[in-house]
Amino acid sequence: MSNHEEEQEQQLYAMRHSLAHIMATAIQELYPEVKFGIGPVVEHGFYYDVDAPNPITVEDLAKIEHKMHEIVKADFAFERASMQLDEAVKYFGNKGQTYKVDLLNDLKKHGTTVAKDIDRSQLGVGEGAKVDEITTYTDGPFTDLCRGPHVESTGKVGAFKLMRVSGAYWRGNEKNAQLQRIYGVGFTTKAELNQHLELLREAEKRDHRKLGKELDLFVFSDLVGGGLPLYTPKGTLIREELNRYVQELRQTIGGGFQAVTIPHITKKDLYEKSGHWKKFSDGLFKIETREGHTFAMKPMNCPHHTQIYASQPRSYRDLPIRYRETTMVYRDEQSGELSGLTRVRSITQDDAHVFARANQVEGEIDRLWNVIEKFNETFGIKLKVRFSRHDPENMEAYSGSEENWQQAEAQMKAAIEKKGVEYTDGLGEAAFYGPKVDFMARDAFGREFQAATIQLDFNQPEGFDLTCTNESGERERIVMMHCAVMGSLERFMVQLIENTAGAFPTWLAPEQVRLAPINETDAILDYTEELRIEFETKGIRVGVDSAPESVGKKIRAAGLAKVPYTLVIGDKERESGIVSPRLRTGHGEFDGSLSVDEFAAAVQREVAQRSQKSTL
RNA sequence: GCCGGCGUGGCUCAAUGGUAGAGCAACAGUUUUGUAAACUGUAGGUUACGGGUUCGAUUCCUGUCGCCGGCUCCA
Repeated sequence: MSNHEEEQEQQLYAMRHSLAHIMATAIQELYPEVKFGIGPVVEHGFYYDVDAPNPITVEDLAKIEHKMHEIVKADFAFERASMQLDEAVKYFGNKGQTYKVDLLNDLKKHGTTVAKDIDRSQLGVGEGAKVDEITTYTDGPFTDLCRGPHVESTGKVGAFKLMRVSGAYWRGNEKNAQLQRIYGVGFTTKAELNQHLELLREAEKRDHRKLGKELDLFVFSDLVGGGLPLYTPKGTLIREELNRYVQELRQTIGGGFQAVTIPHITKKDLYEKSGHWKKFSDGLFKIETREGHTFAMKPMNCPHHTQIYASQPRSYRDLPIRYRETTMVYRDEQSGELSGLTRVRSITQDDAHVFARANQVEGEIDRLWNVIEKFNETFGIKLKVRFSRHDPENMEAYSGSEENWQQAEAQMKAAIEKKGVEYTDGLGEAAFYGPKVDFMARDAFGREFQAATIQLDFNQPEGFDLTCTNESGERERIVMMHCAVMGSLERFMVQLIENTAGAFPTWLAPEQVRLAPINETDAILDYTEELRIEFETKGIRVGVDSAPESVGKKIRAAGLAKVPYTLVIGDKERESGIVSPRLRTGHGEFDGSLSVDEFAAAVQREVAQRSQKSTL
């Protein structure tokens, strides 16, 4: 980033931060009883958490926005001041701002080390600063605890819009009071703001929930239940193609995996031993048997797979042993967390577990990583890498000793750095049994979620006593790696649908070629059927639109269904044996004719290459 | 689960304290079509579900379910 860009970035930050204050000012003017939480800058804008005696509604947003414009017009200067900590407690206490007092008391007690980054900026203290003094900023009638920076005055904040109001727990803890979080976006110019709003409208069109329904890929049923998607024939076809590709890559560049199959329920004993029962009991679907035993739907596959490994003595010569299984796991997610295919209760994992000796870990991670890389590259999908490690200050959340964690993370970090990619630090994002390399994706609206993952696990081998016999004839503890390339079929479908806007590459298109007979005469319909059979015989997924409609309408229908190729079939085609494929918008440039055989061969080639665009 | 919002034919949407209406889709008929929407007609709704207020509820109140935006959680 150039100096100039950096400056602009800082300026935008100051504008958004100032907007949060202006919004708070407006709210204070309109509803003097409101108590304020924190109001930081976020991607594209800002928010402020407020505790209002009467809930802020969508209608209030318009009023608040109006008031904000008045404040902008008044052009109050942002004035910085310092205050002793005790003085500040008294000052905000007198104003009834109990959340601010809460923050200040916390600061007094713990100093800066405990305050999270986001809190620190709200507290008006710098990193590593002394904590006996804080700063405040005042704009017109409103004074807030704040570190800054701000723009000079309220007139200099650019274009903004309040977006929505939602709930948020005070300090992110669900045991605390729930405040209302009011979100706004802010940009330097009106044009940039409009552009952002336009992007949001575009994102809506790519929303996988909408396209999934339009393209008839999956459905939900109130009778079946929330978070339990049902895949139609088309959706299922895509899932199977995707999985086939992943398994192909596991075979060719992943080192070779053996397929295994496990039941979907188990006695609770398995999870007591694995540690999952203790950690995730609330998230398990439990089953009482008629004989009074407790079973559970499997929420993950690793414990089952360990039992296949453990079923016989293993030699170091046989390691690594690699199992794969694409199968559903079931998690009792809280209803409010469900969201389309991004968060479901029946999750299809393209799961795999590698049982290996400690010195094989880096090589295995590298191979698994290659599979993930190659797979996503095929779709032009770029994922951000996150090194998800444990939080030493919260050891009760994890199994195993600090020492083992250090060791596992050192190994994983070495593997990541060998890859030479940029990665973010996921402190506290580890699984309870080990560190992970998570590959993060974003949905059409920019919301981030975990897709692919490689996990290093030294705890379950401990719990299940997994060993191999080494060169010296001793039993040696092994380690496990977990790896899902798509993460889950559901989450990959989200990426696939939203990245392509439903215009799937030919190898994944449920219908690859559509035949549009020009009329319903026997001669044309017979020839169309002849072609259909020919394509089908060649393994091409072909559909026929023989409705008594105009060609124009059939073309339109095929376009809306995002079929890669449409062939209009009339006398010309019947007599000459050539076709003039019409390519789906954006699929390619071809605009000519070729023989049926040549066309079929081209489609087959395109599928075999898993090409993103037409090879015509 | 929590806070806020929403729930009208398959889809997109309209209307109202007085027994719901359009377009697309579906179906039927006419047309026999040359690269993004031919014409006419028919059918389709216990207005998510249950309870209450009312002479009367789809509309107001309430409970349940579901969905949406966040929060919390995410093996």
